[in-house]
Amino acid sequence: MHKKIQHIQRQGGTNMNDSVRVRFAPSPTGALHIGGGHTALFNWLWARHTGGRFILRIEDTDRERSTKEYEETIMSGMRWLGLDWDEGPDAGGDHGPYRQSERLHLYHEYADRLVEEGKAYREGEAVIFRTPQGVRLAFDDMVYGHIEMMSDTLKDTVLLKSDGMPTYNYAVVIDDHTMGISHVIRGEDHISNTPKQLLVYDALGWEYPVFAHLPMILGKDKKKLSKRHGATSVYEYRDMGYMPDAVFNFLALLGWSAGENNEIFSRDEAAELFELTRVTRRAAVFDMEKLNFINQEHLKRLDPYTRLDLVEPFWREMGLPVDSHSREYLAQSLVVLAGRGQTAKEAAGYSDYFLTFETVKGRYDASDVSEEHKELLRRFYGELLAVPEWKASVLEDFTREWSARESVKMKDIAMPLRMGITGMKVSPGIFEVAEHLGREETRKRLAFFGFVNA
RNA sequence: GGUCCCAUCGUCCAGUGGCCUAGGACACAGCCCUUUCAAGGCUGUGACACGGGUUCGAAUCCCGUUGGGACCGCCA
Repeated sequence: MHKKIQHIQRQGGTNMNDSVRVRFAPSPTGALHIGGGHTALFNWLWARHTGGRFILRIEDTDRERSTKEYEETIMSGMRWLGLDWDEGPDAGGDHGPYRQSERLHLYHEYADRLVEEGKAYREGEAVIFRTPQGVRLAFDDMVYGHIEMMSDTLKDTVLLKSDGMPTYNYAVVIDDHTMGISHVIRGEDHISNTPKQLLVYDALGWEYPVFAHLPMILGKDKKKLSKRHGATSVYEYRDMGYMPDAVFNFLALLGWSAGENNEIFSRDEAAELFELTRVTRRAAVFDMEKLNFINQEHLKRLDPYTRLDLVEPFWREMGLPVDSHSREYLAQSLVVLAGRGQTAKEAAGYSDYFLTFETVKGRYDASDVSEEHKELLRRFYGELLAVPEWKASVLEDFTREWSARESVKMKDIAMPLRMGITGMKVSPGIFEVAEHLGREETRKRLAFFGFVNA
């Protein structure tokens, strides 16, 4: 049943084909969801891989729920993900208009024709398609292979609603055909709609486009992704500190693979390697842990200043004094932080002590250090703060020598240093942190806790 | 209920009849480094849903069972 037809496979090869035209056709009734982003992404990949065109079409025929604001939100969501389109409501193109509400004349024109030919009838204000019985409806899906069914279980379907608007299964056919769409790439939930659309293509005497359905994205409970599963709009991921490149990368991995040892890649790399015929058929579970990992990997690969651009908003959100430090200092803070933190937000939370001493005081009070221990610390830190060169390697060497000479455990003098300057029991190498903070700031912080003589 | 689709580690993928005592990644566990891990290095646990065929040989092909899912709107 899943055999892919040979000629389809050839069509799906790597040959550049500028006649490839694909579209993403969201209805502006909500923000861009993960599922929609996934579909848009695969269309984009196919267009970019083949050198074809990616078209954005707004399916705003639901007068009740469609809004211009949602249309804007969807477009900016796509821009955030880096999915640029070649034709669309804002971009123009010679197959417009790109909003269904502006293409009503087409739907009426063809509906009239179907009524005249007796293939549809009017009932009230609506136009209804007369479904022929005993017709074998078949198509070769580039992902799912050959699919067919008899028309007998299908009922007559509404083409034009009483309000004059077309229904989905009708408008999609008119638009895909008149816009010259070569490949219809959409979610698997549309497989059972396809035969109904085939009927319309047949009635109008039109060729079918190539169909390619994509596996669904499920929540952790293996149910269709919905609000119950937490964040579903792509914007929520941005606000949580995820990188668009990472969300893109993660989404591309749901139903496709670029090879066994190639899981972290850029948009361009994905576009180059993408193959529609290699898309998986099985529904995929959205795994936040994997997204976190992929995001962290992309974060690590960024140069410090770009990473700073991502982290900075979160520092501000936390109320930290970003503007009282230089860009160089802030970027270097992230270098010291190394790859720690899976999201920009997490990285921001891990590094607040570079920007202020206030948060440190808020979470540490040195009550875990005995007076006797403080005596020792005062003796040691006094010498440490006097090393000739304030450099991590020098500080570390000095500390090691001192601890060996005085028979003190490194832990006993390094941990209080960590707690005193970061307020955290986990941090990057503490001598690196001290170096970056600077001698005077380090002295100030240690003095606050009574670890050095003021 | 009808129609259609799906079925490899917990999760995402590789695998298209012999290179498979099934490979990679995430997660998990353990070990190492060590001043800490949230950074880095290493190792490990872990799956072909089940039953029949076809074949010298099946995770791969066929049939059935079971289990999931989608669609059956004047929503898209």
